[in-house]
Amino acid sequence: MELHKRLDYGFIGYQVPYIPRATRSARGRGNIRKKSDSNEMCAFDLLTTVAGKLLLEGESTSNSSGKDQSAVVKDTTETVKEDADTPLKENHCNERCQEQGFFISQIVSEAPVVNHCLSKSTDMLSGPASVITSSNCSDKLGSAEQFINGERKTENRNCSTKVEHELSGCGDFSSCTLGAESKKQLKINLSNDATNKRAAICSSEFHDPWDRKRSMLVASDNTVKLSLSTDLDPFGSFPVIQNDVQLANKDDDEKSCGCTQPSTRNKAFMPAPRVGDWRMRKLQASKYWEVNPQSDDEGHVNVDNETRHVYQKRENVYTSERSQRDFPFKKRKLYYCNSFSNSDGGSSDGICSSPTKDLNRDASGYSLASSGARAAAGTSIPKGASASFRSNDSHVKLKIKSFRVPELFVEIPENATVGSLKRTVMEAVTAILGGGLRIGVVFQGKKVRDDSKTLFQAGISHDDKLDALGFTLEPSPSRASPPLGPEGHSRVLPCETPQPLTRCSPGSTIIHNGMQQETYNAFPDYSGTNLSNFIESDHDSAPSPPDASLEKNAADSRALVPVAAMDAEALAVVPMLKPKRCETVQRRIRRPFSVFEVEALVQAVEKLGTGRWRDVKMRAFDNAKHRTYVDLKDKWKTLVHTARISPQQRRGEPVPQELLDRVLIAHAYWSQQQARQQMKHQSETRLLL
DNA sequence: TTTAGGG
DNA sequence: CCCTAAA
Repeated sequence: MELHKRLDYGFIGYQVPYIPRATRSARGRGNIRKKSDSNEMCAFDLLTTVAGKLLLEGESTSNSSGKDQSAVVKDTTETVKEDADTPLKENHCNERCQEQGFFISQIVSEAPVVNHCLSKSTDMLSGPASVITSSNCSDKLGSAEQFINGERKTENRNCSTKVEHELSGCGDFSSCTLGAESKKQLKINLSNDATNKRAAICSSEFHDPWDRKRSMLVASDNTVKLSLSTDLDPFGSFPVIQNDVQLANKDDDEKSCGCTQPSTRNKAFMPAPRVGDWRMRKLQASKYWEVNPQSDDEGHVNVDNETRHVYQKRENVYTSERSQRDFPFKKRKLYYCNSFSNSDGGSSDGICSSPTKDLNRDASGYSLASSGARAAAGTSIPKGASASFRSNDSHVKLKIKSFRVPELFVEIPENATVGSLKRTVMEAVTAILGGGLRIGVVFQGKKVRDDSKTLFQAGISHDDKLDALGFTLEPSPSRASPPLGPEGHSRVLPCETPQPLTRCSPGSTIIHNGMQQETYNAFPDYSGTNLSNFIESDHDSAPSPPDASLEKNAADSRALVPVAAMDAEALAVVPMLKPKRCETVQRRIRRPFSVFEVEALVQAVEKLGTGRWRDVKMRAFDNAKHRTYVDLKDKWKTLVHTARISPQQRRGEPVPQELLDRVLIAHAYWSQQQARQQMKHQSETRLLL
């Protein structure tokens, strides 16, 4: 499989160009705004609204499918323009590729006040960057201005020009002030400095901190930056969804997944409460080849399939699951993946099965956010603040700065031409976008699927919570399940997939089943032992209400059927050594121990020692069904480790030093005891001999 | 099933 | 958290 080197591009996502469509009539300015009372507004309405805005984009994109998108690749030294024949008039935007990363982006601030954006040229635009500009923008500037509404013609022209200038010259980009009425701003970032890779996208005061500290060839951002700003309000009046993908130092896997912890600003914007796990993903990856997922909820799965298909049609170009270790940012990948497949860590699916219930399923570890979510979402009674807010203005003001787009992986021969690369990428993008899109709503890190739920019910009505609101672009269900014919399979198989074709269907909907069930039942009744109290705290973070689970379980059990079938099928094709049931494959949701739990654990271990995990479990976690003795043992292990490392190296919810000290003490003590026991035994046996 | 450890 | 060898 190494006939020739391949460049592995990871498209975790794209910045999808988007220009808010000004509402045709005098209704507004491309604002997502619902006239009706927000409290009455259903999530579905919201979706519709957003989707409507996106439609434009989707159309243009699909129209362009098959054609080569022109692109300007700014390599470190040169600018290449080629094949531009697809005027996407409405799409006037600019796409960039940063460090071999591709993201089509366009930031449009559609707020009334914006005139001071791009002036941070110095550190942003300091070097040649890899920029990909689609025809929509660079080559067809002339027509670009036609986008959307005639009214903007002029303004946009200006902007486009500017853009062009920028793209080619990579010069300073001061600002681009757009027309009076819509006051759009098209902001471009050419971030080039290898070390300072960030897309300087600042809409108004917002700097976009995309940290692109990744190696080349990595297109990392999968967020579509766009603003559907909605109102006359000055920017400051409503939360800015900043795409703080702060994947920097933290172990995404552990705690944050970028979105999970993207700066306090908007934890949930990129939802995906880290549920993903690369391992699981790995499994799934292989599954994708075999199973044709019908899951319409997990867009990326399908996308994967589809994309691969696309590539397989091309001689040398094809996509494949890149090997994990080849990628420096697997974590991120996971993370993004999450939003689609796992996204909610089991929280997404079925969350909303009960319309009236709190959809607040919290993938633990999201604790902070979750508490907020609890407050805002679902059944909980809104705080006074929010209430008053609503009374003043019952409309929900949203500013959508970006959409999440399913990630793509592309593998392409090293000697492939840039042009083919472009085409490849284009195809991939087109495959997704062209197929029609669906909008997903993510709130507080969780997918909101119940379309009938009102924003109020979902907790989306409070200003303060809006920063936790995100939208995702998902392949439409119809397109999502591409006809993966038999040939498709055969074509796919040889590619690799050394892993046993697995046991589960990619559809996380299904996969989540077992896990969720566990989750739901995790906290049956609390009789109120002292320790139970601790754990009860966890109950809070336990995602969803029991009754919701009932309904959901029923649905899931149905969903499981096909899985088994597919599973069998897969096995038939590639016999596995150890066929496993689907349920066993699902990795459990990660549920970080709370301090309370740690306390309980420490206390129990102090008493019982380190070799009696079952007892510890029964003693301290009897009511926490999701904590197995193995979990406790593992937690102890990590606690010991944590206690030994410097505080700076610790991650996650900080454990009080006092507890850590106790951990060390207890650990030392019991280790000693253990050693003594062994000595005893040894001496005894020796004596016997 | 539990433990103990590596992954 | 997962996976497993051992007990």
